[in-house]
Amino acid sequence: MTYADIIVDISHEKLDKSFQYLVPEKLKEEIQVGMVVSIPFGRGNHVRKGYVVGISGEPKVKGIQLKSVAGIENDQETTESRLIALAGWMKENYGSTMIQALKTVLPIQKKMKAQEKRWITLLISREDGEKLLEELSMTRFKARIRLLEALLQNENGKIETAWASKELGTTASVLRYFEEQGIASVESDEVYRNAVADAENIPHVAPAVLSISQQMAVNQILSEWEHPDPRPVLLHGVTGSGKTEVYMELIDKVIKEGGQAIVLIPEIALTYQTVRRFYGRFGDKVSVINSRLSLGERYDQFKRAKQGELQVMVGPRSALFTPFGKLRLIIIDEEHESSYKSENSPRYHARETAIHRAKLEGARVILGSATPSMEAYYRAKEGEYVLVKLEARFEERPLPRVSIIDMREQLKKGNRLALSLELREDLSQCLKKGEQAMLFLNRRGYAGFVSCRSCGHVMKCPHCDVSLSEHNGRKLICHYCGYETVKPDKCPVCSSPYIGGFKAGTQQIQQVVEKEFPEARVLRMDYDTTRAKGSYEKILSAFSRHEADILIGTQMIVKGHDFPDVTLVGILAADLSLNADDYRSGERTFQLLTQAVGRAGRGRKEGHALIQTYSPDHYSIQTAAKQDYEEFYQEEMGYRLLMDYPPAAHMMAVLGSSEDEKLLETAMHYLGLFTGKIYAGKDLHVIGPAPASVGKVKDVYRRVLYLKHENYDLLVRIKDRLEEYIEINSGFRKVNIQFDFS
DNA sequence: AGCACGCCGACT
DNA sequence: GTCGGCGTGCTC
Repeated sequence: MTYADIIVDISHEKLDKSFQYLVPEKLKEEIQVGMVVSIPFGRGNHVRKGYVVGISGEPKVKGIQLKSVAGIENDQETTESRLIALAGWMKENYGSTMIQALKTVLPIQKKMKAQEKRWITLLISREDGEKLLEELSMTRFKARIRLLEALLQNENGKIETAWASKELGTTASVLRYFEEQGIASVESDEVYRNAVADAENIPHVAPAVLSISQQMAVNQILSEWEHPDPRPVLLHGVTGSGKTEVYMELIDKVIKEGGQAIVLIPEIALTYQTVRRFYGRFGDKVSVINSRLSLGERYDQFKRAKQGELQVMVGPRSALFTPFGKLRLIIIDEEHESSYKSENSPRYHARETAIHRAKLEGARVILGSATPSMEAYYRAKEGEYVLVKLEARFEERPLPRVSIIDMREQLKKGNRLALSLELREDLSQCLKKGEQAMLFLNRRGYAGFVSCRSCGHVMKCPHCDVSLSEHNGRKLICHYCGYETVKPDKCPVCSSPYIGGFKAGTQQIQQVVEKEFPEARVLRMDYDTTRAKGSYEKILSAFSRHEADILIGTQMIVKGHDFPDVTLVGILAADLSLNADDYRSGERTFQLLTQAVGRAGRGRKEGHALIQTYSPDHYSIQTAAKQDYEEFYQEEMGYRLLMDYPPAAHMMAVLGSSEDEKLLETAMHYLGLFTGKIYAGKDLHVIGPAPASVGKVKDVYRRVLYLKHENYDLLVRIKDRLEEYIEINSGFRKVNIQFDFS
């Protein structure tokens, strides 16, 4: 007998498991994983759509009369079915439900038309409207009168079409009349616009002549592609080395072969510029998806892709699931960016998932970065990926001069401000010359570490070698293993009383700068000032037009835009990211500092960067100042090997959350115990459970258990066992458990 | 999501 | 005594 595991529909989360059906004799040969089938379901045996996620010869449930598959909805192996197979892989490897995996992979199309709101907007002035209403009131056109009255009564002169047709009986002919006469317009939601913004104004750009190093990189990649099973390529190119040109050359090749390409970019921040470049080169073969598109638009882009209208899709993480039929290339730009890791279940990483999708569909993968992630560089060194270097900087511009400022000295000099004396001096020079400066405050991952302002000592966990985080001002806690200690009132190394939390915000910096340089024009860019739509672009373009002299901001300012007049970059608190309570803090710091330093001197004038820190000897800071990736990698890898952190080993986080703190605590405790029962080998490190970095969000408590082992598959097997354990134990009913692999 | 079962209030 | 409210739980 043949049995099929089937997921019923995917729009309802509650049907969050697969159901087994009998496969009738006549469908036995035909049925495959990934197919869409029709099945009778529920008491009424309503026929519904289902996705085949597995086929087996054994019934998995006893004592239940199985129903039979009614028929196959689409029979050929389609783009959709390959994506469903990818979802199956994601479910297995990242630990999520099949529904969640399918939902991330397949565009949901349900009732798209109904969800799209359309608005009727009054175009004429209110007086003209009143006049027209008077004229109309003499006529027999009652529906037009009702609509016009409603529009005039509404203070914005704007009503929804759905409401109008229901309440006023407005018909299409009435709307047509209003549009023809120019009385009102009918438009979809304000978010609705062309996927490629401003497309008609993007001029066509002929392919640039590649530099020698670019051409060499292209050749190296093409020679790897000669192999029957090409490996992923890691393109390591310094900022400004022209990686995009290399991408475009390769995409061009792929398009000419009749293939399709996906280009992943980190976040919306860069989308506009990048899309313009791709659109300029390849025209309307290119489309984009991003979070600003409406659901309907997003679906439209995917539909166009599926129909073969598009050749290139540019977008963030989710663009990876573009339903291309002849996918031949996936490019992941700025591969090291954390936005490639999903925060929701399945917590997949775009890099690994892209490589798997490429394997399923016969495509190649290119990972590009100026500061590759430890994982990618490690795999390249191991020969799993091909390492291609792109050395030369565009027009041979020199790297900026970098100084490291030891902030411990500032205290001795009597300076307690967040700006060092050196930085203030350089700022005033810079302003005098009429050049621009950027001040960068790195708050990423900041969770409140405690350090000594006199000697720079940072309180760290003795077991995990990550920074301890301050809790309620009294105790220090490790977010990996749960180690706790009392917050000291003097430095354990130098006995200085100046030990405490690190306090610095963009607003305070702005106040200091404005007080110090009253004549300078200052712009601030952080979460607060960019909340409004479009403000992000507005601030950056104002700064690039030199409408301000100093730009103060968080990590947002180190990306995107080129500012040719910027000659000074000040990194105010390199330590904020360096001492984050995370084993990746050194890597993040190196990446951010390298990027920030690279902002200085992008134009003709020489650039200068200042890094303020309490840990001037730390390798992340030293190597970033030298812009020496290789040296950084060696140092960081030493730490990862010593502590068994990825990529030296694999790590699985078991994330638990619940509104009931006590229940969560016991549940996580038992998970830890059970893990020991599943695998007793000494080589498995079980750490915690400890309160999560963000211990409590909206009254939901969070705890984490970490497992470290060299073998990834072993962790996946442990995950499967834990899932079973959670499923049978009623104690977990009010506890949410997620898995996170790294 | 559907659909049935089920346990309380106002009706012929 | 019955009709029907929608709360809860199951669907291979």
